[in-house]
Amino acid sequence: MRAAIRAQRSDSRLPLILDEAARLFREKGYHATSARDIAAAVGMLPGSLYCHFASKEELLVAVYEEGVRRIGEAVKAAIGRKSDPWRRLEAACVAHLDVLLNSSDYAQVVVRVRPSDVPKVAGRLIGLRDGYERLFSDLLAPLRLPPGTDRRYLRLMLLGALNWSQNWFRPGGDPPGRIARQFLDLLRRSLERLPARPA
Amino acid sequence: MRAAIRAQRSDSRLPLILDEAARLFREKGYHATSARDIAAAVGMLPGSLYCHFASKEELLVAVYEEGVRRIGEAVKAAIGRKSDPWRRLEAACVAHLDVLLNSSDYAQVVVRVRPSDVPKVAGRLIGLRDGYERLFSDLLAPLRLPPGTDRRYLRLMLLGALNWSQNWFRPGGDPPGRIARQFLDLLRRSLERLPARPA
Amino acid sequence: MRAAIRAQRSDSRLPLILDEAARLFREKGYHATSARDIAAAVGMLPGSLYCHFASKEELLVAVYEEGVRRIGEAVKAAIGRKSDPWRRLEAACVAHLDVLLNSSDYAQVVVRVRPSDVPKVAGRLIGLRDGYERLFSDLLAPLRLPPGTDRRYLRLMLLGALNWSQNWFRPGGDPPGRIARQFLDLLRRSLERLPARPA
Amino acid sequence: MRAAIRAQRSDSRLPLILDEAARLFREKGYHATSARDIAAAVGMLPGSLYCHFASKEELLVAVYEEGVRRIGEAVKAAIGRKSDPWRRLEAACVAHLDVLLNSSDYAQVVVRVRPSDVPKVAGRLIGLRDGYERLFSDLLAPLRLPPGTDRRYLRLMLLGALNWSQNWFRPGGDPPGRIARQFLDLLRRSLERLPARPA
DNA sequence: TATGAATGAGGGTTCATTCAT
DNA sequence: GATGAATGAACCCTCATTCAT
Repeated sequence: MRAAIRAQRSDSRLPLILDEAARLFREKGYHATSARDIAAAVGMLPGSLYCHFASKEELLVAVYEEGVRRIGEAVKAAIGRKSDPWRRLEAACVAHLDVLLNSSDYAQVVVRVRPSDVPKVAGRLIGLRDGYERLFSDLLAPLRLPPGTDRRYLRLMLLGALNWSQNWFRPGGDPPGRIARQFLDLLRRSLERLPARPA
Repeated sequence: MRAAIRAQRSDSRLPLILDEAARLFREKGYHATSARDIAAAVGMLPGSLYCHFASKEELLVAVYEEGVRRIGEAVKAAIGRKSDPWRRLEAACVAHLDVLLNSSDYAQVVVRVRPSDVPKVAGRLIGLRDGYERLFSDLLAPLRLPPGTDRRYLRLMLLGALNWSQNWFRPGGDPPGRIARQFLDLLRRSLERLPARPA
Repeated sequence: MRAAIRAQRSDSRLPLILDEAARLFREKGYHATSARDIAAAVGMLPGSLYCHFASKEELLVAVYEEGVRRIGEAVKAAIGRKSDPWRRLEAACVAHLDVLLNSSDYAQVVVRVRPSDVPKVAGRLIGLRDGYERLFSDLLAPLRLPPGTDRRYLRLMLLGALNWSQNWFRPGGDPPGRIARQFLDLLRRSLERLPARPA
Repeated sequence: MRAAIRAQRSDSRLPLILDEAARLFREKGYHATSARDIAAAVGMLPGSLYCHFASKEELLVAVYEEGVRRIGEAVKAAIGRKSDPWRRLEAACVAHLDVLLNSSDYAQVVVRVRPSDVPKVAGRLIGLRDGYERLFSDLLAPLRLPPGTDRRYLRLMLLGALNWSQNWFRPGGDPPGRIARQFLDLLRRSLERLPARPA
């Protein structure tokens, strides 16, 4: 009994705050989400948020960090022990898009909230994003590509197209995994000289 | 639009309002730009804005409209009388990206401001974007592509990568035209079976 | 009729805001007076104050300025065309203390609110005070004093004693004029070698 | 007070709390110092302060008490076994000003914080001040003064000038002892009929 | 004693907008 | 068209304080 009570107490509500903040930031954006909204969603008073975060911006940073972490984990898990470079990249893209469109509010915040919209912490947000993108650089490195192919643009194109899909994706259409594969195929066919997959 | 035309004839300050609003929305985003900011930039009082616009949202819509118009015009002008489908597409991508990264605050607003951040007019903003994207559908239609190629994903990938470049582009690196061509080439080589261009 | 309406409009409520701010700052001090208090006293909403003042600190500065101005005017008016240096000083002390204890909320704020309690504008407040005190320097200059008398300490002692009286003065006891004369006499007798006045 | 004594015996952090509170109240004033500030300075959490004090006001009262005690002790120590009334008064003024400007945060709080800024305990603060000032009354009583001299105004003038010096004193100029003597001399010369001291 | 999380009220300030002039 | 003052709501955040642990 006492343990249960203590659990209620000591089981901090910080994760809950993060969850709700992530959800709201994803739904409405950073500026359109007020500290009151978040507090209300958690069931506390607005001022109580500041037991856990020094400012709304810091709360965003925390969500961002968690978002980047989750995308990274999802991608790493998807790659698993695969060894073929193209297979690894495909698995990464599928996982990236799945987590981005489907399964994680945190991840969506990373793509939805522009660092430059929150100047005070823009630098940190960009740093977090960059950290993640290095993972993709690593995935592209072992690909055998036609001479003259710029891997940097390949990465920017792929990630750009994937991330931008947040702007047009609607559940009910093609699932994220299929979208990711379609994008990758458009590049791969040319770069690998494969015939088009059957739709 | 009609108002803007009339304004240019008279000495109205409406175009100035639009210019400054576009600049500020691009720099700081919609929510981080206040009506005060815009009014101050124009040199009027906040209330005076409402002689020209019914609301801040309507002002955004007007900027958006002008942005879409400008991108469209730039692209159409770039296509000119070219007839080769790939050349037309390349010219379009170059013009699109140039206007997006370089030359027009209006155009940048179209990509920077998410419709879903401004729910009251989100539908209209999306409509405006879609209108423009149809132009790209038209450009893709005449391309001869390998069988099984989904033109829709081709468009989404290309425009997504181009638009997302706003997130990482920094003046001083490759110019927009080169970026656009790089992206297009990554797709074209596969789809056209061309050898890689020399970097 | 129209004039009356316009009067109500254009007769700005700014002086009223200053009056109420002065009253409240004097009664409760700067920090214990909220912007809401002032707005309520004036009969407007808290935000409306910011049509007239950029911040609560600026409002304090404005009150301070007016306070210094009023003390100065009262003192100058009291000096009038008197020519005897001691008479001039006495008139100044009496006027200073009268305005300070009796007749002006503005003046009381100048003595009540410590510049160092409001760091952002402390320098300006101190500057305003200093400006006024120069007037006393001018009054002391023409006094014939025993050799070796430091006029600066004379000024500091006199003004210090006068200003501090705000801490113990209670209406109903000796009136400010009498207090001022008592203080001055304590100094004057020594410096002028006059016999003590009869109480 | 009793708490403070007990604290010194044990290893309580109460004296530390008082020290830091005194320092902060002196530096920033009562209202501009938050319970958080004090707790942070001591290295505890805000809530922990309430193990030692029932409220912020009570903490102020405790600091005030200690301040009055310290001024009193300093003055009494300075008087020592002197017997000449003017010498005793001079020693008292010097000690009073030294402790007030130089050596004790506690003492400075007594002069810096206006009782009327803290209505709930204003009466007690005033009582504490008054208690101390009685000590000065006692010092003035044995002075031989010209007939008609009002000792009450003499005390108010002297203490007023001394206390107000907190408003203009800056370390680096004349030391407190010299200031005190200057003030006293301005009165004494007249009342004792002495020639001016050489500066 | 001290903690850490929470409270509830209120802080100063900004917001988009209105409207008589 | 533009002004200037005002609105009413909402903003983020801080306050002193509480209390189970």
